[in-house]
Amino acid sequence: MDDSSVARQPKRQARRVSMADVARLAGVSSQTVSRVSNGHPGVVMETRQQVLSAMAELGYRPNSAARALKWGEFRTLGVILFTLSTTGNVRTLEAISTSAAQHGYATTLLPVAAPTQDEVHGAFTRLGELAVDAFIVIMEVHLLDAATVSLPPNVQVVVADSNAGDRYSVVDTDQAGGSGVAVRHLLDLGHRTVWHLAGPEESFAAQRRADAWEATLLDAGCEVPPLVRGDWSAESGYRAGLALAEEPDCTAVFTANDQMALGLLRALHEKGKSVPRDVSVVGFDDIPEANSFLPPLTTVHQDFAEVGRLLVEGVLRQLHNDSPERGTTLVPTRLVERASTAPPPA
Amino acid sequence: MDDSSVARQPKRQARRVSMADVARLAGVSSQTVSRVSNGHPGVVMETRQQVLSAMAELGYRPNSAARALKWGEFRTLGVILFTLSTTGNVRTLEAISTSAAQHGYATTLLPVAAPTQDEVHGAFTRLGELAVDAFIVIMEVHLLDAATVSLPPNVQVVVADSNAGDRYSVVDTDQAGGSGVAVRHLLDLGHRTVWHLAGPEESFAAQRRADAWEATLLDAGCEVPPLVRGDWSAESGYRAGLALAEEPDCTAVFTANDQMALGLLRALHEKGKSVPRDVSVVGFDDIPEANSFLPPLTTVHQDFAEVGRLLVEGVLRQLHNDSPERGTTLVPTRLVERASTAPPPA
DNA sequence: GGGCGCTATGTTTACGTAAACATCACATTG
DNA sequence: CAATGTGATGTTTACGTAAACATAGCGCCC
Repeated sequence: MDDSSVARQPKRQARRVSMADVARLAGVSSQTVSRVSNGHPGVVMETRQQVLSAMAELGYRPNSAARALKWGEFRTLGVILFTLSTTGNVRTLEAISTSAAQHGYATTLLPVAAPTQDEVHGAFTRLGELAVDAFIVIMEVHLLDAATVSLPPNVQVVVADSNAGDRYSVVDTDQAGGSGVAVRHLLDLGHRTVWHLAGPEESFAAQRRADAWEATLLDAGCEVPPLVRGDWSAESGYRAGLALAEEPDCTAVFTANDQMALGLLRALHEKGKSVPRDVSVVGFDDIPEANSFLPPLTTVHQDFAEVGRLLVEGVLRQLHNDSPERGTTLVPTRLVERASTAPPPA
Repeated sequence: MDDSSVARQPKRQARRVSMADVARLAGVSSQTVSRVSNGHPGVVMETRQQVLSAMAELGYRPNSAARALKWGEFRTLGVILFTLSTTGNVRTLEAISTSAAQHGYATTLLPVAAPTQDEVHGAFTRLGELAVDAFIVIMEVHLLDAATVSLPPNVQVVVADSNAGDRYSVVDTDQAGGSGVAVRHLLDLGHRTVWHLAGPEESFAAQRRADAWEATLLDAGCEVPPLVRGDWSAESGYRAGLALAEEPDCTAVFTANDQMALGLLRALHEKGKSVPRDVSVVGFDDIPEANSFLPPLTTVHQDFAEVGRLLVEGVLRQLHNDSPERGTTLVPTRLVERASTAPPPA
C-alpha cells in the first residue's frame, strides 16, 4: 500500500536546466539570469531579451526547491482532513484553496484515510516532511488530542470544526446559534416540540448541533424527544425517516445536515406523510441542491467561504508574526426559509 | 486580490533549528544527524540515542526544501482544476489524493478561479514556481489548448476529462458508452425516443454525453428531439423540467448529471407529472444521494476512484520513466437501475 | 579634466541536506 | 606483533538560487 518507505534515490535523470545553463547560453552571469527571472530592475532591455530567449530555448523553469531553501518558505499551506465526502469539508477546502490562492499560496492536501489513531499519527509524522509552511486541520478534536504529541513543533496551525480553542486558533460555523434558530423557527410555527436527527457521535459538529437542539428545547420548556442518530448520509436519513413516520406526535424534525433531510423526505413521502402539512423539516448546510428537494428545504445556511477565508487569514497571520494564537472565531449562520416548514396539523 | 507579486523578503524570523544545531547539542557531526534522521545503519545505539534526544529537545524538523533540492523531487503532485463545486471534480480529486498518498505523494491544489483564458494563463505561469513534481489537469480541453503555449516544458502531465489524447496522456470516464447504455435502456423500455438535458456547452464531458445520446438515437432510427441545455445545477434542471413538462410526447429524459435530474424531478412533480409513470428519467454520476431522490434515480455510475487511480499511476509512470505518454484510457461505467424508469404510458 | 555618483553586471557566499570520500580506533589474522 | 580489514564517525562538496558585496563603465559637475 504505502511505498513511501521504499529506498529513495536522488533522481539521476537528465539534470534539469539551471540558471547556470541559461547564463552560459545568454553569455551573462547567473546572477543576471536571477534578476530577470525575478523581474528585478536594473537589467538593460537588450540583456533582458537575450536572457529571456535563452530561457525559452532551454525551457528553463526555476527550481522551487532551491527557491524555497533560499526564502525559507514554500508559499504553500497544508490541509489535513479525513474525507472529501462531506459537503462541509469540500466547501471549506474550496474556500481555503481559493483564499490561499488570493494570498499567493498554494494548498497541499494531506488526506487521512480513516480517522483512526494510527492513521492520524502516521499523518502527523509525515507532516514534517511536507513542503508546507503552515497547517490547517479539519477534523474532530478528540482525534487531534490523541495525536497532539506528534504534531510537529514550531509550526503554525489553525483548526476548523473543533473545540480546541484553548490550545489552538479555531474557526468554526456557529453550530449552536444555527441550531437554535432552526429549532426556534419550528417552535414559533406552533409545534409542541422538535425531534432531532443527529450526525454521527464522533463528529464534533454533530455534537454541538445536538446539544444546542436540546438546550433550546429545554429553554422553551418543551419536552425533549429521544435523539435519533444518522451518519450524515441520505441513506441514514431515510432509515431514520421510516422510524419517525411511525411516531404520531412527531410534527417537526431538525436534521443535522441536508443530505439526511433528503433521505428523511423520501421516507416520509413513502409513508404517506406530507411535508410540510403533516411534518415540518429543517436541514443544516444549505447545499445548492436543497432548493430542489421535494419540497424545497428550509435549512440553516453555512458560510463556508467565510470560514475558509478566516482560516487562511488566521494561519497566515500566525505565520508572519511567528506566534501562535488561541481562541475560537464563530461564523454566523442564517436560516433560509423555503417550503418544508409550516404550522403543525390542526 | 493577488498579492503574490508583493516584494518577498526572506523570512528573517528566528531561524529554524537545523542539523547543525542538533549536531552541536549532541556533540556529533551533522552527517551523523543526517544518518539518524534517515534511519541509515552504522550508527551505534548510544550515539543514535543522543542525537534523537537532541532532536526532541530542539524540536528539530527536517527542512523539506533542502531535502527536495538534494533529491530533485518533492514527492508531490499538482492538480489543476477549476472548481470543487461539481461532484465529478471533487470525487476525482478525492481519489487522486488517496491514491497519491498510497504512493507516498502529497497532492497540491491549484485552483483556477474562472475558466477564462487569462486565469488559465496566469495559473500556468505560476505552475513553474510550485513545489511539485508533475501535474494532473482536470479541465476542459479547449481551455488547455489556449494555454498550451505556457505549459511549463519538461514536466509530466496527465489530463482528465479531455480529448487531448493525441498530445497528452488522458484518463476519462467512458462518457459515450455510459450515455449509450442510458439511452438504450430507455428505448428498450419502449419509449419512442429520448430527450436530453445536457450540461453546459463549454464542458467537454457534456459534449461527449450529448453526442453519444444523439448517435444512439440515430443508430436506433429514432427521431432526435431538440437538445435542452442546463449548467449542471439542480436549479437549471428545474427550469428545464418546467419546459419539458409542457412537451406532451416527452416520456423519457436522459439527464447529463444527477443534480440536474433532481431539479427535473421537482419540476415534473410540480407540474403533476408522475415519475416514472408519465416520464422516465435517467441521470449520470450516481452520486450517493441519487438513491434518496423521489423516486430513487436510475443513473449511470462513474468509477471516480478508478479514474483517480489511473491518473496517479499514469503520471508517476511518466515521472519515473522521464518520458511523456499519449493516448486515452477510458474507465467503464455501469447503469444502476432504480425506480425512475418504466415503460411509457399506454 | 579629475573626482563622484549612478547604473549595469559579475563574484562570493549561504541556505540545509546528504552523497562521496576520508579518517580513526580497534579487532582479527598470519 | 605488525599488517589488514571493518565499522563508526568526521570532512568536503554539490544541489540551484539570490542576497550581499564588488567592479567597471559612463556622464556630470565644478
